[in-house]
Formats: sequence, C-alpha cells, structure tokens
Amino acid sequence: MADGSASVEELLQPFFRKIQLRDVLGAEEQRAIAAAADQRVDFAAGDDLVSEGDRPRRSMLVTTGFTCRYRMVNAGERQLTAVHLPGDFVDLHSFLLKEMDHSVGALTQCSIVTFPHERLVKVTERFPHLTRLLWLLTLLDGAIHREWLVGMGRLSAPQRTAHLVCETYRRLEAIGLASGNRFNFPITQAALADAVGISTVHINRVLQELRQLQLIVWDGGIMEIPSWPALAKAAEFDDRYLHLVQEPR
Amino acid sequence: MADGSASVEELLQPFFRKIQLRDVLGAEEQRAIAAAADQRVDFAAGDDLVSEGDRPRRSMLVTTGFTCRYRMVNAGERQLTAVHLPGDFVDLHSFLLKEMDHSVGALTQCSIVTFPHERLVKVTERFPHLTRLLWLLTLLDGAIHREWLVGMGRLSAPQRTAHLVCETYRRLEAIGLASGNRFNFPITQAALADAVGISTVHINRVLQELRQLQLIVWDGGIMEIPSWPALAKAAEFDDRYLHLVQEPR
DNA sequence: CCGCTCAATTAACGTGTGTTAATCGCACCG
DNA sequence: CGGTGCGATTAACACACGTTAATTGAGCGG
Repeated sequence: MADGSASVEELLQPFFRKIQLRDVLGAEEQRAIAAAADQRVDFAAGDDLVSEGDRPRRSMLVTTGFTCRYRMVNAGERQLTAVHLPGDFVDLHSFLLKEMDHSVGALTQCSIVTFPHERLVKVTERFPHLTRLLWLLTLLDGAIHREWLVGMGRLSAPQRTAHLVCETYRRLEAIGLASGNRFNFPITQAALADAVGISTVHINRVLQELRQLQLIVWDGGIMEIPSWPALAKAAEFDDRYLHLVQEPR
Repeated sequence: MADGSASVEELLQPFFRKIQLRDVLGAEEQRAIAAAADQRVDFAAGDDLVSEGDRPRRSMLVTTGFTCRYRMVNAGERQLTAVHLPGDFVDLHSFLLKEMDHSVGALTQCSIVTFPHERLVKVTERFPHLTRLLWLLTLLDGAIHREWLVGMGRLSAPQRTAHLVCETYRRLEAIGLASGNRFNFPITQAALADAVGISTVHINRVLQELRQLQLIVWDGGIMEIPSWPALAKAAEFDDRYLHLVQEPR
C-alpha cells in the first residue's frame, strides 16, 4: 500500500466477508490478495473511475461508498448495469476483457484499492482456488445482471425499484454494513431512475407510490424498509441469485 | 466421449474458434479441454437442459442448435437472459455458483457435450491460462447481459429486436456459422418476444415494422439482413462488447 | 380429407411510462 | 441577504406497449 492510515487488511474486510459468505478463504490466500493490492484512491460523487474504451492495467475494489457501471445511449440517456458496494470489484472483468465496454462512475464519494493486472495473473498461476473465488465474484455480477434483466423485461417500474432496494439492503447486510432494515442510500433520484431504466419524472411518481404504500421510507439519504416481507413480496424478491451459501467452490 | 460418430475435437470446433478469436489456444490446452469432455446429449426444441434450483455436476457446451437461459415470473411470464449458439457453454457458471438461479432451455433441436465439474477443477489446478480463458467466456456472457440491460432500459422494442438480430449474426459469423448477411434462425415469435421482453402481440407488430422498413427478411426460419449498415444503425449496434480481438489474456 | 393444434396475425381498447416545461425547496456562496 | 444552481416535484399531454379475444393459416395424425 502506498499510503493511508488504515491497513490493507482493514480496507479489505468487506471483501473478505463477501467471499467468506460463499466459501472458506485460507489465511495464505488472504495474505496473497492483500499483497496484490496496490494503491488507494479516492473519488468524488460523479467522477468516473474508468471510462468506456479504456484499457485499465489494474482492477479496482470499492472500500467505501457506492459506484456504478453504466453506458450512455442515444441522446445522452444513461443506463446503469450494476451498483457496487464496499467489497465489490468494479472492473475485475477488465483483467481479462482488456477493453472496457462501459464506464464506471462514483454514485457517492468513495475510495478504492487497486490491483495491478500482472499481480492478478500471478495469483492465477499460484492459487487455483483463490482464482476460482475471484472468478466466482464475476459470476455473481453476472447473476445480478440476469436478475436485473428479468426485472427490466417483466416487472413494472415500482417493482423494479422495490427490487433494487431489497437487493441493496441484502447485499449490505451480508457484509455487515446494514441492519435493522435501514441503510445509507445517499444517491440521487436521477441515478435511481438510470438504474431502473425509467425517466426522472417517473421515478418520482414511483417513489411516491412506494412511500404511500408504506413500502419504503427514504429521507435524508437513509432508506428504511418498514416491512421486509411486504417489500420483498411486492418486488418478487428472492435472494437465491445472490448465492449466499458457504460451500466448497 | 461415450458415444457419437463425430470426434470430440470435431464437435468442439465452434468452441475452439470462439476462443481463438480472443487469444491463442495452445495445442496442449486444446487437448486438455477435449479430454475433459464427457458425454454427448441431444435435446428437442422446448426441452429443459437444466432447471432453476438444480445443482448440476457437469457443465454443458452447445455443439449444434440454439439454447437460451430464462426465468419465469409472475403469472407464467418468461424472460430470456441469454441466447446460446454452438460453441457456447450454457452453464459454465454452475461450476462455481453451484445452484442454478435460472433454467436453460432448447430453442431448437440441439446437442451438447458435457464437462464434469471435477474435471474442470483439475483444469484450473493445472492450466492457469486455460482457466483464464474459461473465465473469459463467462465474462463475455456478462458483457452480453450488460448490453441487453442497456437495450431493455433505453432502447425501443424495434431497436432491441434489431439489436438481437445483429448480435446473433455477428456471433454466428465469428465462429464461421453464418455469412452473406443470412443465418438460420428457426425460433418462434413467442421466444423472440421473451428475449426482447415484450408480448407476443407486440413482437408481431415490431417484426412487421422491421420488415416494412426493409431492415430484415425473416421467412421459413431464415433471417436475412438486406443492409447491415441500416440495421446496425437502427439498433445502435456496436460490437465492441463482443470483444472480438485476439490478444494475450 | 377432416379435425386438431400451434404459430402468426389482426382489432379494440386500456394504461404505464415518456416528454416537455414549469415550479418549488434548499444548500451554497459571494 | 439575495442570487444561483441543483434536485425534487407537479401538470398536461402523447404514445409505446399490454391485454383480451377472435381469426387465419400451416402442419399433422387419424
């Protein structure tokens, strides 16, 4: 690590938890990953961490804050394809895809840790099981992509919005960053609209509906879920696709 | 291989081409993969190759025909999340995700080759570069998922339909299974509707529009693209996300 | 050759969501 | 303390797409 008061191990806690939810991570593997970490970098909300067309030589892991993957189309319309939380790699796939086919932006102020690709190659040469775990992380991204696809195709805007709230809470809770059916969600309605695939005008209508149905309370950047069963039912949310099961991979 | 007149190597040709479009595949690696192949299995159109909730102990690679990944929601609505062609693994991700979070069905009659998971583990233990290539294949699936997501959120139904036609042609062409702006596409309008995320009534309207604009000719299971530039422009299609570039991975 | 079934097609009507544009509230700052 | 700007909100109107239901056409088995 080049700088920072916190040790790499500390910064990687959410990441380790994320993995340990799915498999056992050996002490040696843990050290190997920590040793592969390089610099720490901070970004302000709205900044781009990587841009479409870039060929990054390192991958970035979020340690604090929210980021998103997105693409622009048409006349400046934006569509998010993923939201990333602490412990998530935002572009581990660039390690093998090489060229970015989308951009990554900061939804809030955030900080990340970088992993040079040549060090990741070394990991794949020496640690087959750890390699499979990194692979797994990109597969989890894919599973979430599929879930979003199903929502986009077959759920209404209110359902998709509710679904995103459920998903975000469940993922934060899993790594110990949320509890009590509330979490910090300091993003803009416009960003939420871009995630759900609707207009800013309509996300506003949708949010009012969800509020009126007492499905969510969202104020001052805090999202609260008055009744998890009610929200999950409305969203047809089932966390199977998050694969929150510890087993040998 | 347990049975079949064709050798594994023959059956794996589209698969080898798919990989070789992105990197060099060594002779030893080629042999290792061929050796990991197990049985050949045939399916009829409409059959399920794997179902949501299953825990497959082998992954399947399509050798002929079209398959799809899908999930059911609500009152029997179906949403496809991927279409797979010869050379594609339909569930390589199950190797690490373990439990299927969606089903895989045959869009047409098709045949596949299976790869027992324990043999894939051995591959990851002995062939780091080949492992990265398999990982890459799942990353390509992810890239296509993101492209679909952008389309679902920000493109019109005619655009998404045109986009799927472009994508399918480009992928088939890449592995040598299509040329001359035509390809075999013997699927039902209902299946296409499930891929694009619209109703069967509306896919019919969309197809008529695309036909009237001379963007596609689709008759007797043959899809023809009168003008590739015109269709690509209408669909905002750019094949960057397919990563058709040979380079060290 | 009839009747069955399934895919494709058409029509009528309802609605979820987009678009445009204006207003409001609030933080920030000179 | 009054501007400035951004995010949230509201209104009016348009239309892409869904729903329901009926019709047509092609393949296929009896």
